[in-house]
Amino acid sequence: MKPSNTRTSSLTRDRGDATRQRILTAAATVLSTKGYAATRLSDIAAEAEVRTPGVYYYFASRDELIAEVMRVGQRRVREHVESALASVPDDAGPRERIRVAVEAHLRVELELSEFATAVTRNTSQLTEQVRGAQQAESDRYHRMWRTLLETARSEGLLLPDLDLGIARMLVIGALNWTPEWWRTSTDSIDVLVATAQSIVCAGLFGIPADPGDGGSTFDSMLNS
Amino acid sequence: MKPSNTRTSSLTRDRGDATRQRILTAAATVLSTKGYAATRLSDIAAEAEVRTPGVYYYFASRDELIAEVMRVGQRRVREHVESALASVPDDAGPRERIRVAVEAHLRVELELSEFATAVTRNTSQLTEQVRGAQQAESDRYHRMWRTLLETARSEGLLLPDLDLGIARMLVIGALNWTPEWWRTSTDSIDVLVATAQSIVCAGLFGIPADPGDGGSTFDSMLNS
DNA sequence: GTCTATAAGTAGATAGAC
DNA sequence: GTCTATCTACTTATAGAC
Repeated sequence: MKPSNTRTSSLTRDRGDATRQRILTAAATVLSTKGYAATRLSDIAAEAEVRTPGVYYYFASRDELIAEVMRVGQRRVREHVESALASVPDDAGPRERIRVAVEAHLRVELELSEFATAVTRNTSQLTEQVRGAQQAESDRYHRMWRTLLETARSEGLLLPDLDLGIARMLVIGALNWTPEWWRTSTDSIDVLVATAQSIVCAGLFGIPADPGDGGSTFDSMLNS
Repeated sequence: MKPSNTRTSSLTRDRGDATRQRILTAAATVLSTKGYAATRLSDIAAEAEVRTPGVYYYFASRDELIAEVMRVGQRRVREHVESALASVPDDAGPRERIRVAVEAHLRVELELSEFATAVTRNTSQLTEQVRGAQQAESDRYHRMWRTLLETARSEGLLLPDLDLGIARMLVIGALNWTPEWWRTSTDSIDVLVATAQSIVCAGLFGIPADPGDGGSTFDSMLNS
């Protein structure tokens, strides 16, 4: 029962130190605020209160560090949305589930995780190699959304002419773009969540909100 | 009537040469494909078939060159969308105008202009100074969309609980995210345009498409 | 106007002390 | 484990020939 290949095996990775975590979080912070192009290893080190070479004790290279931020960030988004969906009552329909997914995505992106923001804002700037590390997680997240939409379609709820793949990317795109303009300090995220839910539901289902759904004020919206 | 301050005045800028244009276009190409972080001046020069120092005859610095790409790109987006809107019949409603704006934005972004893509994909990565150059144009574009939405609201067409500012950013965000995933060579952009129009119109108005509008096949979408 | 040659500066990465 | 000191490579930018 030796813990042979579980830990302390690979060169300079997977030591569960607090310092390692601090560096990783610092990297997420710098990436999410300054962007990949302007992110210096020295910035990360300063943010983590370590000298620059200290990073190399935990990560083999700058790209390795950033790749791990991407993996963690993408995983957190998925886990948070999945977790939110898991707590939806079984009898809730696809519409409610999509509403929950929209909210969860926005909150993890803008409130909960600098890792998530780091992923969204920088994925397109990465080298092929670094992006590859994140691909598996990203695929998994998109599969989850695909299932959400396919379920809605199979129940005949979706607007009939929607291409599901394109619809999925447009919706996720609208959510992913929010870090580019949303300033958490200024405005209440609740209004953003409600507006996004309303537009997405109306856009996909033709009906803005679930009847009897909390917080909405739709009585007559067909009087246009 | 001397043309004193019109041209040939500033140091190394505004010479209407073909080479200058080639460098500018090359910069847009490299920026839109590789991203700001990976864009080297040498890449731009190679793409423009000039040696690296040749760039400095036309642009004072790397940032000056990139700033001009951003200005041009942002202007092209606005001009293309404005031009498309200008050819909409006067009796068309806000719904049709927004459909046209969605299509124009997508086409200039994905089909017509590498400058547009360069702007969308890299704005967030720029330094404060470079971004500033593009700000005026960007503001103008957003004012145009704001007017579109306000007109729709004043005519009572929009879904009642929408925050117009947030709605505008979500819609533009969905469009701006398309360069991150759309591969022009693979798929037909017509399907993307139709899907985006459908979702945006349904999302904002509660009704997927204008009655009697070209290309759509909506007969009954309230049978959910 | 565009080139060759090169300077100047910066950032990633390593060596080795403690 | 984390530091100081340093190396190397790369990129922007300039000088000056043609």
